[in-house]
Amino acid sequence: MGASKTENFTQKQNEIAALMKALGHPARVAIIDYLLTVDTCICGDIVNELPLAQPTVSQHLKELKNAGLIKGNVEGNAICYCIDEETFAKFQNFLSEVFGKIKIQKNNCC
Amino acid sequence: MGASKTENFTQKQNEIAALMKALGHPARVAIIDYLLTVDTCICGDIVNELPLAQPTVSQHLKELKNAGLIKGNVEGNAICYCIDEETFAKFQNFLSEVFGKIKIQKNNCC
DNA sequence: AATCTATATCGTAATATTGCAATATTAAAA
DNA sequence: TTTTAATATTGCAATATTACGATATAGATT
Repeated sequence: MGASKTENFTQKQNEIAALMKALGHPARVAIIDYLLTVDTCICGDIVNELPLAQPTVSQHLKELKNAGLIKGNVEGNAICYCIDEETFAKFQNFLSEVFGKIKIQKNNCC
Repeated sequence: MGASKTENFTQKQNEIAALMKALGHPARVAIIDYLLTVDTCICGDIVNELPLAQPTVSQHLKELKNAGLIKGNVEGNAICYCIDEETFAKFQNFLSEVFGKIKIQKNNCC
């Protein structure tokens, strides 16, 4: 079909999947990368940092925003993009649960 | 187009994106969840745990396997699926780098 | 007001993903 | 050796994603 059957999974599973999916494209990883390396918000500079056309970058930014991973506030005629630390914290919690379980499992496996 | 322009991003960005993408579907999150809760390998039991038809589950398992997140060894007429701890460790390293940077950035932002 | 700059939206083509029925495969069990 | 059980593969339909040119929008600058 092409559409995920989200209704049959837990909310948590869907939330994790949505965050992972949002980061499941190198351009979006690169955007997060860049926001982290500059160590502050970016106002009007992201398009030049990526090997993609402006509408494509805009689309990727929109997806990151929808997933809650970044925030964008209008700043004059540019837009200031930031990491949304709250969502990342949530993501990190999900992940530490998962990675925690892996350690416990160690050597219990074939 | 529909195809990602992977050649224009770093290997690391592509690797992270591939791992994220593999976990970017609730069914695949559920599979990993299940492998973790049973706390050992699963031999012939995964299909019944998911609200999806057998070929669909098989396909999702294949994707997790391609991403290196799980391993499958033939065990009689069933197949034993396990978490691939090595890949998860790599993934965890990538992520701790990212999350580490976020902490440093804190309060540097608009 | 006209222009520039940054970003978003629309429309659309190419490709990928999701899901499943039907069928194949493979090894154990009868 | 026929049957059963578990899993994979094929083929296909529905939908989603990716990318970008063209165009729109909105605020700053001249």
